[in-house]
Amino acid sequence: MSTNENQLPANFIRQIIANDLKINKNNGKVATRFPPEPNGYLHIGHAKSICLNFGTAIENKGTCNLRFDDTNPEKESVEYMESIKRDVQWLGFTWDGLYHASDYFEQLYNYAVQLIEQGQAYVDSLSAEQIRAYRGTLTEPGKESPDRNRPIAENLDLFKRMRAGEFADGQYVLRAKIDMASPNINMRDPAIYRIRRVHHQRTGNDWCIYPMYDYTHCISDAIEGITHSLCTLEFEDHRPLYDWVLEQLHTPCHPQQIEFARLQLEYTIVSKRKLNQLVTEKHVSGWDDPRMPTIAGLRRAGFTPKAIRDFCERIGLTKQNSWIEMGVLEYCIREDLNENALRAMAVLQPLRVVITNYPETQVEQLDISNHPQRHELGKRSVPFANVILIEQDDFAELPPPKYKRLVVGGEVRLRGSYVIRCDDVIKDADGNIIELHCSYDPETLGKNPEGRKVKGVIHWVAEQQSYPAEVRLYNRLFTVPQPDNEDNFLDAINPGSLEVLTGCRVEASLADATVENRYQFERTGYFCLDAVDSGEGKLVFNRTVTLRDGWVKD
RNA sequence: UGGGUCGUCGCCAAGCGGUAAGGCACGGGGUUUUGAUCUCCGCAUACCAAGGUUCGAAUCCUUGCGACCCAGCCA
Repeated sequence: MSTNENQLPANFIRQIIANDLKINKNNGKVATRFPPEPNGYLHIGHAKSICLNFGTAIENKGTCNLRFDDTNPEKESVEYMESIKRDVQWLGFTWDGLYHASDYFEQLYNYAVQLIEQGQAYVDSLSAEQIRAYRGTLTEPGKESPDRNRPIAENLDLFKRMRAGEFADGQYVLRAKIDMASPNINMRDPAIYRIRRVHHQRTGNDWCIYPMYDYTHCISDAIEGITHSLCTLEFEDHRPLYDWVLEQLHTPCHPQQIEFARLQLEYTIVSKRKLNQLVTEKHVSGWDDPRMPTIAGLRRAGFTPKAIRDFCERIGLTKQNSWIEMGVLEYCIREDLNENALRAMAVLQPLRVVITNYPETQVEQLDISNHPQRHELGKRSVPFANVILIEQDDFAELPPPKYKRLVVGGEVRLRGSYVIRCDDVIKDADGNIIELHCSYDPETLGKNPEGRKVKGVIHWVAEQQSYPAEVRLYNRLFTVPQPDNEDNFLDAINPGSLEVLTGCRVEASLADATVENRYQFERTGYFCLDAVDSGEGKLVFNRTVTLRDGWVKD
């Protein structure tokens, strides 16, 4: 990874850090953290945060922790934690420390006791509904709870008994005592502990009270010695609370919270709740469905970590809410795959072609380059015989203007092979084309014919020497750029987001395809072997992205 | 006058008082045994608007306008 700072694009966080370094703030240390809640799979929006946090650490020779914000056990699970670790590593990052907010439950509790002792937190018996009513509105100040001035000793006793499990869920809550009239609603005595008898995936039944985000996050950051706590814009209003907690507690360090705009990608969604709904209601096959914007989905679709990292750098980092066009992501994956994917031929919708002047029993092995520019990637052997398969689209009886492919009486180059001419179209009783009769020019292997130009080049496979495969063509999951803005985002699901092609034939070399390799099926797109449904003798390929199509059809 | 944040090309985004970088997209030319790649060229007299300060303003000031976030015992 490049660490040449002069080459990296400027952004406001890089500027803040550069300035901090200049004045030797934090003794020149940079420590970040990526703090997901393990309540779902990571998605492309998390990738932005991951690249930011780990990237910032790498650029500044600092550290970056992975910390699970596991303070709400109701929605969290070990499966999610495992998937998050897997995805972060797959993206190419290594955490310095692996922590959980739950590691700090005891310290958090002690800090809460300190807050109570300082008269800055109290146990409230108001119900959730009452607290809401007392909170006031955006334009009206709130009212103080009758319990707000409960004596410290009583608060201490009650809080201890909350922990001990003497009260029912929801009976009491611990609140920070700040300002019920604050124009910032987050400062109107926010709840910092609630009673919840839920089994926690790590602490089991040790606790029946759980600390809340605003109280937990800042302290966790401080405990880990985080210098720059990077989070998304919706937490801007929480920063005063973040700072308030650390100031009251006199923590040894006070991290700086900096907010940036979250990623919004057109034609998809990154709301965890909605992603979850797509999975639960089976609109997709799972969290790793290749149409999902999850890291797992992108991986299964054939995206590379490098392309995703590149994408995250290209989209920039600001405080402006913005929508990134899908074209940017597609550009990034094409750039990587064009450079690195092995070329191969696969016929997705076959049309039989009999080469009438080619010996019926002959099979020729043609050596074809694995990459048109990078010859060091070697060649593979592709069998050629008298019956081949071409793409149905590559033949037209009534060609559109500027058509460069096969027409009756016309010639076309078979990629890496001979030039053929179409002599006859064979149809069935209903008039459907069932095969073509062509003749080949033996003088055109590896060289152009004399006296005429053959414009078109099409891909092909030998019928007998090819392998059957299933090919899954994925398209955008939604029909509108901002499905989140629809009344019901499910109505915007693209019914054609998955096309399964079962009669495909792939060239012989693809029988050895691996999940790790990426392939360009020439002229059709980039593909990878499906990691889940491929098996012994069964080839299933996923289309990662199409090739750019510069053919301007009239 | 509830608080907070943000307005620079179709989409991102540099710019930090000295006269509008870059990328994606798009349009056009060239090369090409992938209508791919590669390559060359084009693409904001203008920075939400209106005033003001200044020799000079996207950058500073004022006033508007627009967008987003906040009233979980979620994160």
